[in-house]
Amino acid sequence: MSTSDNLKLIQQQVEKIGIVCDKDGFPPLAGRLLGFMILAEPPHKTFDEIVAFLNASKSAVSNTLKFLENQKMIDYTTFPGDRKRYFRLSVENWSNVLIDKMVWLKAMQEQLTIALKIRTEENPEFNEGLRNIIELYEIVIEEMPLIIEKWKKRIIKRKQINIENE
Amino acid sequence: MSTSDNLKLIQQQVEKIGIVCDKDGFPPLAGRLLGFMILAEPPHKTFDEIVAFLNASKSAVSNTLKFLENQKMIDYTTFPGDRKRYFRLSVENWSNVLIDKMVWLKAMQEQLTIALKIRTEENPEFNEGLRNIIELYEIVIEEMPLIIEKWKKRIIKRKQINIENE
DNA sequence: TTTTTAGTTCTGCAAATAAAGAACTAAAAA
DNA sequence: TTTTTAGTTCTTTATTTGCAGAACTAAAAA
Repeated sequence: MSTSDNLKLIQQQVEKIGIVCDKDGFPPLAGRLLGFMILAEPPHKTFDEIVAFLNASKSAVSNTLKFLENQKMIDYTTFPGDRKRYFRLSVENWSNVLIDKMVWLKAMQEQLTIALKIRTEENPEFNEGLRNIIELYEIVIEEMPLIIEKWKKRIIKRKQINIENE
Repeated sequence: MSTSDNLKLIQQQVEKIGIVCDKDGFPPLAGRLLGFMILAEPPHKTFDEIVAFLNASKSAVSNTLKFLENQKMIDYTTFPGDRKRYFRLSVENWSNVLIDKMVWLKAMQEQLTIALKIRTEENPEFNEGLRNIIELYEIVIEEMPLIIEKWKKRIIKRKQINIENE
């Protein structure tokens, strides 16, 4: 496969990732920028490289980078004697993305709990249903950290196997 | 507590739920309409009642109802000899809301998997990190139905206890 | 048959969002 | 000290979204 064929493939995949992100309500450039970072080879890219690939303005890229940093999806490193930032996918801390969603879920759960307290006792079946919804949120909030722990343990295990096989 | 005090409390709580929903990217009216359905007493409300409470136009309410139906957050029942729709929170099927989010997660996981295949072998550590992210998504997609099952069992158990105590 | 009801869809406007390009800033290089 | 670099912030413009009100539709009631 030629280099230009591969570039086309990368561009297509960036667009596809962009579309999936759009469906989750990401701002338009954010999904494509995220896609670029997922496909980036090598994984860290400078501001200018991102601007060039996306064919977007510096301001749009600057704002979108900030957005993705807030989402904890990307971060950057710097090197001594080099003023450039090297952005990359927060590949080592991706679980933070999920944890942030749990923060929202917790906020929602709290407001639902207050709502339930405000309700009268006149519709006990509905109240019971609402209580169940709150409990579903609670279970998810409780279980997600366990799932993440499970995942982290698997990673460590696999890492050790990789080291042994070297 | 007087009826008007309670109305004020309800209105305040509807706004709070609206704000939490806004933060998740809901359209402006959607969060408040959802909030109203959460606090609605009795739980089913007609189109006109919703319009009156929200102080919004019929068109805005119509579109927002459709949006929340798509999200599987509300539904409606009708009664013979009554043309009105009685909307209410989909209190019995709330887990569908989470299941729909898993559909998105699955789509994302698939695109990440394709992305990983496109990548070269030149950055094995990053590839490993990306593989781990994909696995995290897989675990969540796998575990969420189990969490929902666990929750449903708890509900059934509690229901039986309630029946016994009657 | 005409009128009322219960919404939906269309039209136009207002507000919010997104992007480009210019102006700016702070650090490093010349 | 001036210039370049690496971005950020501000300004303007274009696009999108959200909403109100009017026009419309389909069923039921009169």
